[in-house]
Amino acid sequence: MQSPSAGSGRSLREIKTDAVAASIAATALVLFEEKGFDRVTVDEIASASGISRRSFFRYFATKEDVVVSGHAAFGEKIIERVKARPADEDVWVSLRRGYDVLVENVDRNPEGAARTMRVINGTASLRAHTLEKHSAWAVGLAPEIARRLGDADGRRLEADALVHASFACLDVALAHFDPGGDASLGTTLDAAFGALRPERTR
Amino acid sequence: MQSPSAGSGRSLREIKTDAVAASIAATALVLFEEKGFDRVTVDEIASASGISRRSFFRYFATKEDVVVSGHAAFGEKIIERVKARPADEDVWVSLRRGYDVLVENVDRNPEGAARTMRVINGTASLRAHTLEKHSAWAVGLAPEIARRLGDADGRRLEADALVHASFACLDVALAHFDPGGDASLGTTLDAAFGALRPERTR
DNA sequence: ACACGAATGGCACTCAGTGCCATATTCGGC
DNA sequence: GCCGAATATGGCACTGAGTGCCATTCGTGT
Repeated sequence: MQSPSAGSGRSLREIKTDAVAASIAATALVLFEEKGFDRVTVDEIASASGISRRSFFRYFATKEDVVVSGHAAFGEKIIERVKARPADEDVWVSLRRGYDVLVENVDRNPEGAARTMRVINGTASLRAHTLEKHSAWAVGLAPEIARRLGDADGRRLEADALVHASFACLDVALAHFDPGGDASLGTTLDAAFGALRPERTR
Repeated sequence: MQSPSAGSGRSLREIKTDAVAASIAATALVLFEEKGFDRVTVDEIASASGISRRSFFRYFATKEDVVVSGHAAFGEKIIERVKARPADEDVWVSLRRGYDVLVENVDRNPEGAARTMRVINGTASLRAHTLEKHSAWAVGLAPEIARRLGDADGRRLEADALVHASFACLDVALAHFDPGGDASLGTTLDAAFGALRPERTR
């Protein structure tokens, strides 16, 4: 078979694999919400998903990845968004706009996002994992911000501070955000960024 | 025996226990630097320390705690320092001064701090653990900052953003800090805080 | 029908962490 | 100095995450 239907870049196998992974993740998330992340064993998830324990670890490298792996791609997307902002824009604004990727995603599927956030916020190791991932994204994002600041040597630390602080705002906004309430995540994020607005970011 | 020598609050047993724990930690840290954190098993640490595996877990709840537990008390100390600052001081300055506890500790024992930082920065799970701990400290510190901002409801998110951002500055400063170099951690921290200085923090 | 590669399942293994119990060590009072 | 009680230690067996290896099965193209 070649090009199933006007070939999207992915083969049939990949599509099926992704679908299975999504199904496992959905099953697991329900269990995590019921019993708590670390009172659910991989064996339970596997049998509830109709696969073997060994196969589970072929879809997800770790139990944490079931919850977190869906967010892996966002790092790159945020960087792309920031790079696409006008070169003379205030970097604090550019950073804020980068996170619109996440805001859109949450707005698109509020219940799912809320469920995931509940599980993450209720589990120390998942919170830690998330923070570390954000920190890693920050490292990737910092060079772009340094470039916009002029890239003088003294600006590297400044760029790092701005980027990490912006992720701190994101984490605060995610913690304050009430998925059932009337305020969008975007509004909460605006408030966090506004609270911190640095004196000179150009 | 009562009051060994003008009794400090701790019994002989406690003193010995702390000494043993410190000895285990020192031994373990050397191994971690040689082979990398996750290529050292608890069995190795235990036998290198002359204790049983089971006893190791009586001194440290987890393998990570060998590296991290020494920092546990700093959260409270930072909060104390901030509370001791003048009530009308700019909160951004108060936060910066709170971290002097850590600066003093690093300055007091630069080689040990450097060794610990190398191990932490070289291990993802330890980085994650550290960030989560900082985040937990931030939660404890936020009410004090909110109080200083006036404690109006709208200020809670502002306080959270400021506190988390200040920890972001700390993490950035720790990452940039060169223990062998001429700049003190305090100077690096000043630079990070200066880079971010928010517009209005009173 | 057949062959080939990928997906799956089963098994045994390492390692972190825990509960339980038996033993040794230390501390208190006498 | 002696003894009972608390405490520290070690050994053992267990759970659960994660991995390597191998046999089997499934999907696909010829």
